[in-house]
Amino acid sequence: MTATLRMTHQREIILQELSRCGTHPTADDLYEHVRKQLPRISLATVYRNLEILSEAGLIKKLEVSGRRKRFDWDLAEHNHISCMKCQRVDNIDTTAAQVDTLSSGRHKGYTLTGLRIEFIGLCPTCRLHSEEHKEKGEQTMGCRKSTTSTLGDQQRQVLEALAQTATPCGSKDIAAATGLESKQISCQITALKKKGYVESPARCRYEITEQGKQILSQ
Amino acid sequence: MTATLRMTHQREIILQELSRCGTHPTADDLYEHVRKQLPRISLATVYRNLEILSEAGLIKKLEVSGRRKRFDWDLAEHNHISCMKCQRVDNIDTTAAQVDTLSSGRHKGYTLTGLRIEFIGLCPTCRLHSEEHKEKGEQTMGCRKSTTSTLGDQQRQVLEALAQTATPCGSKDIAAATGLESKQISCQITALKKKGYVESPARCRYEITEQGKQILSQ
DNA sequence: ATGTAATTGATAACTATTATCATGTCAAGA
DNA sequence: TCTTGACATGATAATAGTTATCAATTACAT
Ligand SMILES: [Mn+2]
Ligand SMILES: [Mn+2]
Ligand SMILES: [Zn+2]
Ligand SMILES: [Zn+2]
Repeated sequence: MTATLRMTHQREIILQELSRCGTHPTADDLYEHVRKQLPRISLATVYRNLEILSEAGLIKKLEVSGRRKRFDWDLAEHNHISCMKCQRVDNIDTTAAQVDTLSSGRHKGYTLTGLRIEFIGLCPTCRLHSEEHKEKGEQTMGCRKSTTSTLGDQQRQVLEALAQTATPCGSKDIAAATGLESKQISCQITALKKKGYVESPARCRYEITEQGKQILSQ
Repeated sequence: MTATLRMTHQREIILQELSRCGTHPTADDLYEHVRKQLPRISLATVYRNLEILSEAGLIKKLEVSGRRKRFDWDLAEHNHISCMKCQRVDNIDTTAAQVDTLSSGRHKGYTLTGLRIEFIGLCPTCRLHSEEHKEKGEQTMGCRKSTTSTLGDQQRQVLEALAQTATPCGSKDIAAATGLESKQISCQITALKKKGYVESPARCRYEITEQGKQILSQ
């Protein structure tokens, strides 16, 4: 534990660059900028100081999702939005009222010390750039799916197909009925069996259970 | 890109263990459980399958803050709370209404595709365990500080001390006035100078600026 | 101006994750 | 049931991001 923090030239430049850039750079981003002024600085020094400075409360360390740490010059309390494509991070305003609505719930006996709200999206730049990549129908991102159910999209499709036919059918039939490219079907069925929504009366034959019909009708 | 997913024994056990454990394990956690049933399984297989299964929509990959990926058997849309001490992750319920309040704001031109709400706290177990560690006054965690201001806590203290005295003072005086253990003070002062709230009329002497007084009175 | 504890740069080490590849296995059709 | 080739596995190397180590240097209170 160090007793006194010294304001070294390196620290000064790091702070300067962080305040200048206006973004939420990673240690590496910052290193690239800082070394223009201090060509002999070590990446370790940048990491070390970002850590120390954030512990001292001079800057803030963001624990946004993703593998890399990011840092913020702005000490005010705020939340962030990040681009799922280019990873850039921007500030968002969340009103006290919004935060209060959230904080008022039950929280499994936890003592709350913080709340992180993080929007995911496509930044304007990336949106334009990706007009050509429209084939990727679905992007599994974050915790949110467009449909609401405890079944996955494909699971629901498979189950619906099974509900249609009276007689137990094979995975090829299901592929035809669902239009799912024969891919993953056996996998989905295994999951559905595990959940008790599907049974296999004979090898490679499947049918929906009562429980399965029930979940479909929700 | 693979055409058919096969339900291998390894996959089956991985799914089984994930559904059983009821937590939000990391690949490594899961590996430890799975290898009790499949002692020869490779960690790479666990990683590989968690990735594949989540892409197939059989399980969900959580991109909660922190460096390690976690996985969730529950496909329903929900958010999480995690313990700042032991890192365990639990589910929380957030109502549609709460989520809507958040989503209705401006978002810097981003196209929204997801929203992550993450509470941070101390789980009941860790709370009990840490009755003895009360010296660490402050835990810089997440994005939230208890005080609201664009100044850090210590910065405000230093600035307040400077506002008190008419004559420029040295860092030792400030240490005495604030009770801050002489630590970090020069660092805080440098930051305050950079922000324009403090000036140095002479070497090692500091005084508050007009701008500094202004920010204090907010 | 001086002594010394804090800091630096270079680099090794570490953690989490992904890629590679030779070998093994599953499942659909004959 | 047997065959066959795409798919999956285990072992291990490689990678990305970050942290630790340590001898040499430097800031700063006095
Ligand atoms: Mn920010
Ligand atoms: Mn969950
Ligand atoms: Zn973008
Ligand atoms: Zn805990």
